[in-house]
Amino acid sequence: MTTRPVTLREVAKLAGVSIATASKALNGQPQVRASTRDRVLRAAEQLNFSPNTLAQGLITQRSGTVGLLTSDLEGRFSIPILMGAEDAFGSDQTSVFLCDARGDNVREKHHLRALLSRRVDGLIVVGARPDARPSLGELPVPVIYAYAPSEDPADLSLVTDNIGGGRLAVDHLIRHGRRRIAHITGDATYGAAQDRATGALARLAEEGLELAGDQVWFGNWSEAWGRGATRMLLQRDPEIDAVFAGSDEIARGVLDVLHQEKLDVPSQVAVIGFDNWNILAANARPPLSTIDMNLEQLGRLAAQRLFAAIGGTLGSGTETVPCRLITRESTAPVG
Amino acid sequence: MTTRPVTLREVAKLAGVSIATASKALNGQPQVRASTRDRVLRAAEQLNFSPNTLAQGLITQRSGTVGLLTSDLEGRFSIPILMGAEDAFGSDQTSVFLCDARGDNVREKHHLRALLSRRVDGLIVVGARPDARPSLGELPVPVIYAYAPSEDPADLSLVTDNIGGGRLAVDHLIRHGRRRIAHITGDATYGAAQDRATGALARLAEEGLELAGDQVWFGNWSEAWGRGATRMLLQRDPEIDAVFAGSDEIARGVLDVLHQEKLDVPSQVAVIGFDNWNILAANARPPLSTIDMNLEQLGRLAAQRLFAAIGGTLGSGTETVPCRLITRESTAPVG
DNA sequence: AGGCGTACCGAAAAGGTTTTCCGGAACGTA
DNA sequence: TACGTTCCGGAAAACCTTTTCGGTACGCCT
Repeated sequence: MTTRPVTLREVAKLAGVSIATASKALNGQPQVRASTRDRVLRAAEQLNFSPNTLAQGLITQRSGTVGLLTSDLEGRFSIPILMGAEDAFGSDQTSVFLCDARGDNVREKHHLRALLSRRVDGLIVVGARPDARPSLGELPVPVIYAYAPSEDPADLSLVTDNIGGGRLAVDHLIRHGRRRIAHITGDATYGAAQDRATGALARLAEEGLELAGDQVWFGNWSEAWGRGATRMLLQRDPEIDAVFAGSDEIARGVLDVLHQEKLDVPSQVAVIGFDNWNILAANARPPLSTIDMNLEQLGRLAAQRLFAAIGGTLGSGTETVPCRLITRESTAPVG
Repeated sequence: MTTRPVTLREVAKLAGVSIATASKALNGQPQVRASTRDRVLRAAEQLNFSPNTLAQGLITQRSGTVGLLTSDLEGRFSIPILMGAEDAFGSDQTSVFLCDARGDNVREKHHLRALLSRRVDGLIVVGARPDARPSLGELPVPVIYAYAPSEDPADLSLVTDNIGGGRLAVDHLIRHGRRRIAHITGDATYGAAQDRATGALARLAEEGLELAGDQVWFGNWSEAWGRGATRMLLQRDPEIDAVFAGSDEIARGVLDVLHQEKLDVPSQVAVIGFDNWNILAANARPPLSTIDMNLEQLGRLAAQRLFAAIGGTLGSGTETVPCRLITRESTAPVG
C-alpha cells in the first residue's frame, strides 16, 4: 500500500547489470546479448516493474496523453465521440484526460491551462451543439475540433454531414413509395436543424415533390414539441404518409400522437427519426428507423487525425463524416 | 506551434535570480523578498510560464492524477458519477484519466497497468451493474469502488441505497392514498431489482398492505417488458391504483399500455419510475415521478473519499448513498 | 604480434522541478 | 570592534528514465 514503486535501478541491480543496459533490454534495443536481456526481463517480471511514465515523458518530451475537452458530458453527443477516441488511442501508448467545461468559458480556460501544464501531446475539443464555436487559438499542441467546428477555418474540424443525413432520411422514405412527406424538427437556430431540412428539401426537389404540411415545423428538440407539431400538422394536412423527425425524441412524440389518432405506423404513416439514440429508437412502438451520425467513428477519426498530427503537421478546414441509415419497423414500403 | 515550452530556468534568467528562488517565489515559499517575488511573477507572466507537471510529479511523488476505470461508458450510470468526480476534484490540482474497459477483464488489466505506470494517486472503479464485482486486489494506490461494490469487504465501496429507494417510492404512493400498488421491475438476477422490491414490500408490510397483482413482476429492463407486464397485470388485477416501475424505461412501457386501456394517469392509476433518466422521465406523458439515485453525489463522494485517502489511509466496507424522490405529474393524491 | 572490426556493456548527461542546506549580507548589540 | 541574529538567495542533490558515447574483450586478418 504505502510501498514505493520499484525502479529501474532495482531491476538492474537484481539482474546484475547497469541501469543503462536494463533500459535497453526492456526497450528492445539491439545492443544487448540475449542472455542478458533474459536476466533483465526476468528481474523486471519478478519485481513487477512498471516504468515511471512521468520520467519517460520528461526525457522523451512526449507525455503519451491527450486532453478531451468537452462541453456537455451529460449530453448524448460527447459520449460516443469520447468512446471512439478512447478506442482509437488504445491504452497502450496514450491515455486520455477527460475535462468537462460545463459550457463555461472560464472553466474551459482553466482546464486548458491545466492540460497544457501536463504537457498533453494533443487536444480534442467536443462542442455541445453542432454550431461553430470560438477557436482556442494558437497552441503549442495540435487541436482537433469534433462535432462542433471551430470558427477559425485554419483549425481542423470534424463534423457530421447533416445535409447528407436529411437527404438520406427522405431518400429512404421515397424509395419506400412515400410521397406526402412532412418534416418536424427542432430549434431553428441550430445549424443542424437547418442542414437536415436543407438536405431533406433537396432530395424532395429532385423527385419533384413538395413538402407535406406546407412548411418545415421548427420548434424545439423535445418529445412534447413532436406531439404538438404532429397535431397541428394533421389538422393542416391529414393525408400525409410519412414524417421525417429531426430527432428521435421528436419522433417519439410523433408516434405518440399518431397512435392516439389511430393512424397505423408504418402501414399508414411512416416515421423516421435522427440520432439513433438507442434507448428511444429501439424501444419505440414500433421500433424506430433513424439516422445514425456515426459519432464513434467521428471520435475515432479525430483520434487518428490527432495521432497523425502529433510530431507531424496538422491539416485545416472542416471534414464531414457521413450519416448512416438504420432501418427498423417504423418505415416500410407502402402497400 | 513547434516551439518548446518555457522552463523555470528561463523565467529565473529573465528575473535575474536562480532557479531555486524562482521556484520558491512561484510557490509562495516565505524565504524570498517581496520585491524579488514580484520580479519573478512578472517574468513568469511575461513568458506565459506554466510549470511542467511531469517534473513536479517526479519529485513530489504525486502525479496529481486519478484514474477513472469504468465498465460501461455508454451506460447512463457511469456518466453522472464521472461528472460528480470530475466536479469534486476540480481542475486545480487533479486531472482525471478516463478508461473504459468495455466489460472486458483483459482490457481492464491493461488499463490498470497503464494507470499505475502513470503513477496515478488513486483509482475510482465504476461498475456496469450494481452487483458486487471482483476486487482489483492490493494496489500501491487507494481504490474506491462506486456503484458496483467490490466483493472484498476490505475494499471501500460506495453504492446506491436501492432498498431505501424502493421504500421511498412506495411510501410516496401510500401517502397519496394509493392502496393497490403493483411492482413491475427488471431482471431478477440484478441485486438492484431485488433490493428495490425488498424495500417496496417492507413499506407495504408496515402499512398492512398486500402487493397488488399477486407478485413482483420481474422481467428485463426494457420498455417492451413494461408494456407486456402491464397487460398481464391488468388481466390479473384490473383494480390497481398505482404501479411502481423498477426503471424509467419500464415505466414508459407501463404508461403506454395504460393509455391504450384508457386508464388515466394519475387520476386512476399513479405511476412512479426509477433512475430519473431525464430524457425518459421528464418527457413522458404525463411527466414521470421517479426515484433519483443521486449518482453525481455518489461520484463527488467517491472523489472526496479518495482525496482523503491519498496520503492518509483508506476505510473499508460499503457506504450507501440515499435516493431522492422526484415528484412530477404521474403521481398525485387520489380524489 | 600488431592492428582492426564487432559485440556488448557502463558512465554520464539530460529532461524540469522541488527542497535542503549553507553562505553571505545587513543589522543590532555588547 | 567583535559577535550573534535574521533575512535572502544560491548550489546541488534528488526524482527516474533514455540515449549518446566511449571503453573493453575478443576474434580475425595480415
